[in-house]
Amino acid sequence: MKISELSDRSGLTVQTIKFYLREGLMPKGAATGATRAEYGDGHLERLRLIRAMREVGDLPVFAIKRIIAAADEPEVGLHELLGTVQYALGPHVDAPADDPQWRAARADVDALIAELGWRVTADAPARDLLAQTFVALRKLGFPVVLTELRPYIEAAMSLGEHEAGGLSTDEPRTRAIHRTLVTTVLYEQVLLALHRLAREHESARRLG
Amino acid sequence: MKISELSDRSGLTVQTIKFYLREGLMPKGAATGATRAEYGDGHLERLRLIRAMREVGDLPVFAIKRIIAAADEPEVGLHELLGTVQYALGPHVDAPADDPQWRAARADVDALIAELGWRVTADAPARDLLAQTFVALRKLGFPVVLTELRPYIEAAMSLGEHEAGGLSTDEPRTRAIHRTLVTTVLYEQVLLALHRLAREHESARRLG
DNA sequence: ACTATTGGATAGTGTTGATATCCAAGGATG
DNA sequence: CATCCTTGGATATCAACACTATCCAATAGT
Repeated sequence: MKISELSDRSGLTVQTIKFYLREGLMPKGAATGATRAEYGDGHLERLRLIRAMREVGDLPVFAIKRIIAAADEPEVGLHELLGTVQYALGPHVDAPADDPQWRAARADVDALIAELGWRVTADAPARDLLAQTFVALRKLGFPVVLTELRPYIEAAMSLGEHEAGGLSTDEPRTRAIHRTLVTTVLYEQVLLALHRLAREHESARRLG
Repeated sequence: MKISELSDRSGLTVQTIKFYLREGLMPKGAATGATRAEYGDGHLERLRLIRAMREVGDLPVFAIKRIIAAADEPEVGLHELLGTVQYALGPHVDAPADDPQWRAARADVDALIAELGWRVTADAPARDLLAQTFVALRKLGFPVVLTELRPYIEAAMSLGEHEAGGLSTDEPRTRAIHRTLVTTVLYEQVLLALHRLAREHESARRLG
């Protein structure tokens, strides 16, 4: 199909598609002349994926590029892909290595993960994300205690198990890759939304 | 204290504090002369809150301003405050009212909330957030089925109950307000981080 | 032949969240 | 009391990000 058709079907402007091509988020169309190129269904699918990650997942273009590069790599396994995606999700918090509060929080996070017996790489950004919240919570006078954390841990474990279960089927590789990306990026938003809705509901029930 | 001291103690530059003052995130210090003003502990506390919402919650300055304005209002109740915070959290997705896919997804969301018996205002942004993910999931060929949603709903309900329980104590109003903000903004990140960690763990356990 | 579209390149826009600079006035210090 | 430092206040500038606009020459379609 022509780029204008790709634009119509994807809901993105031609300019934006050109921009994504320039940024290397997609391969160029097959040139059929100096001023013509042919795009296929793969391009459309790719644009849908990019759009979902941008608009729903709110990922920066650069992160999407890295994710797509990993997903296109034929040798990469699903677990490795998940790592790449989570790393791209960030946040890449600039950890002040000299701040004692930060070091303490980070140590607490590492200890917690060890205690739970979780197999998580040492440089997983989620460790920093959690440590960052611990620091902020403490600075605001809300010390982080395990009993307060427990419900979150249990919810996380339960969801983690459920999501990992969805991967064990033997679907085609492309599909499995898409499922990994979708689960990681989109279902995170689903959880976010449902959590907020449930919170409003409970608040209304008790205070409204 | 002087603004330079406030800067030292908050970890923000004088420039940034001035910027926040300009933006109306904080009242000005009490002027003790044409070129001097005195800041109190309230200012420091306020800056810590702003910093947590900006750096951990990744909220835009404008959203923080609205949240703080609501929190400063003496008449506003905790449930009302929660609504304001959630509204400020967004995302303010520009819903294309004419898109049939969108309408269908939004109807599904409304039906789900009704079926669950949740008391959630009709204009809660989380409804749109959820609908948005439904649209994206469907476009990518991952239809949203209730069985897939169930674990997320249960996790959300369980956390919602837990969090609402923390509000029923009779602490001082300022503290309760802070607790509402902190729970909403910071524990959301805690859940996010733990979810990612659990996901990586389960993935490692089965595929690693 | 003529109009519209394309690929490719380059430049510009709008938003956000700071930073930088400047100035005059007012303390603080020796 | 002279000199330097800091402050408030205003204005300007910057950097990142994700587009968006414009231009051009070469076609493709009619």
